Amino acid sequence: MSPYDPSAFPPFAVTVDLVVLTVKRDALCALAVRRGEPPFQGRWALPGGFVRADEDLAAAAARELAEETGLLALDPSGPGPVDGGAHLEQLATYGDPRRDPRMRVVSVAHLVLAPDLPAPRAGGDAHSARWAPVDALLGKGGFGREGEQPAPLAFDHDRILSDGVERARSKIEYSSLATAFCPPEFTVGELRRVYESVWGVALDPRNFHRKVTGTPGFLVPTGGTTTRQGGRPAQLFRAGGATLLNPPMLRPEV
Amino acid sequence: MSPYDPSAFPPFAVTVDLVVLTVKRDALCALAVRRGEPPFQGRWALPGGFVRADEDLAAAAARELAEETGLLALDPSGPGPVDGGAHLEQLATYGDPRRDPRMRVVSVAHLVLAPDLPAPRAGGDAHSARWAPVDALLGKGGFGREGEQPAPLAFDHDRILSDGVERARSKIEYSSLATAFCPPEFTVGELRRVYESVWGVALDPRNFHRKVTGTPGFLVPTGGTTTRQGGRPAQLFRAGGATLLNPPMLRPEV
DNA sequence: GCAAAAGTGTTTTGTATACACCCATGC
DNA sequence: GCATGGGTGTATACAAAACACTTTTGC
Repeated sequence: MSPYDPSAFPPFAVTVDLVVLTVKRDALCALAVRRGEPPFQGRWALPGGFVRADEDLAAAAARELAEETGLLALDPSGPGPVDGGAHLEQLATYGDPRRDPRMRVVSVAHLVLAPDLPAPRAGGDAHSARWAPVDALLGKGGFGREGEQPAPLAFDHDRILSDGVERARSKIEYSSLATAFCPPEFTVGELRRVYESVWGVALDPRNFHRKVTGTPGFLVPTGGTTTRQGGRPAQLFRAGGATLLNPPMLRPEV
Repeated sequence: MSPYDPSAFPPFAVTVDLVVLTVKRDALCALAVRRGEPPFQGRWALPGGFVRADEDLAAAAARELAEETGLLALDPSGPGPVDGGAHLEQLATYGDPRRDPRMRVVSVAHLVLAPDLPAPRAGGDAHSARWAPVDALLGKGGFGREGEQPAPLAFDHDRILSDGVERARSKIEYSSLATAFCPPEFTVGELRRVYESVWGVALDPRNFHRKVTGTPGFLVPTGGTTTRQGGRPAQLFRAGGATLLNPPMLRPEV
């Protein structure tokens, strides 16, 4: 069997799907789009699309992200979150032969962490898009009327979303990735509320403050202060160059 | 553009590549096969092959593993390493448009951790296969005569191997995966030498012993003892049900 | 003044480290 | 006996948890 013979291997369609996470009103939210055509017409799904013939996987993910949200993604091989760009990384690949009833599709899922700024923008083939709390999308939290369960996401997107959320939850433990959920300048309290929202726990503000300000290279003060959260003015910080958090932030038992 | 139209999306070849790691003679080794045909003819590469038309990605990886080594892989959605089976998990997906000069190939790399038992067996299209220390394969350690660098692996396999090694090194910190490198029954000292070989560091035998035997569910004593390492007889253990190690094993600074 | 959030100090507790020391075997 | 690895005990250092307390704003 020569690999040059195109009949020697089966052709696949390759797509990218995006788990785009942000923190809105103290809840971890994901971007969902409503499907306008079969299969799963009318159901919510993760944004995504076909990889082009001469396009890298990460480039395809960044293109889809821009089409859906207008967000610019950073070079994923780069040093991490930077002002104005969302963090993008590859998550995992899903290739069950029956995950798409139409044909054999292998989807390379990517994870995006973005600050709260953007409003979803219907672009490309996304008829409508919205931010929804991940607990609601996954049928774990309150959703509309009591006891009511939302319809599962299209395809295997429940699984993909769940994997992406788990990745984000564990990765902020030992990296500075939580800053990707914050605006370019933020306070220690705002960063703490990110951790609390993503993990769904309460953290001690005093110990948290000591921890993040005491880790060299994690936060760099900008000199400014703000009172946008009320109370005493808080110092503003920018994300430092350190990407690894050692020792890690400990996630309390649930 | 309807997804039903096969001309609407570009066709890809999808392969699986395997990073198969084991510990031999106190060195972390990977399975390499010599390529018998162009491109990169005569160069070492990671084992792998095309995913079949109706085959799941993990099933393709397990099939390639069996073809190359005779090893049985466990269901990767299962609870982890079990007697007689190697650990298999998805690593990452590599899809640069120019990674294969012949055509557009997306490769879903998988990571396999296996005990030292098996001898490589040339099967399938692998003309010859061997275990080689990863440092030598990646041109980082001693390799033959002094100053001599090995040829890079074929395609982007240096990068894939490097990612797989990094994944294994970090994952044994917070999981019980290191037991996948051990035979079904092993001593604490043997497990310690696995950590030392994978990380390339020396660990305090006394503290290591306390750590692993004091973590509930990590190791379960079989009742037997052995003197195969010399010295005082050591208790034999089997891997316990616990897959997560909390608090984690700390990797000393290099 | 009062509420709210920021920030500092202190005490306690758990865990890692370093290392002294004993145990049980092969030769 | 002696070398070799297995296993236990203990003092020290360090970091997290818990919480009292002060600071600086808006209203």
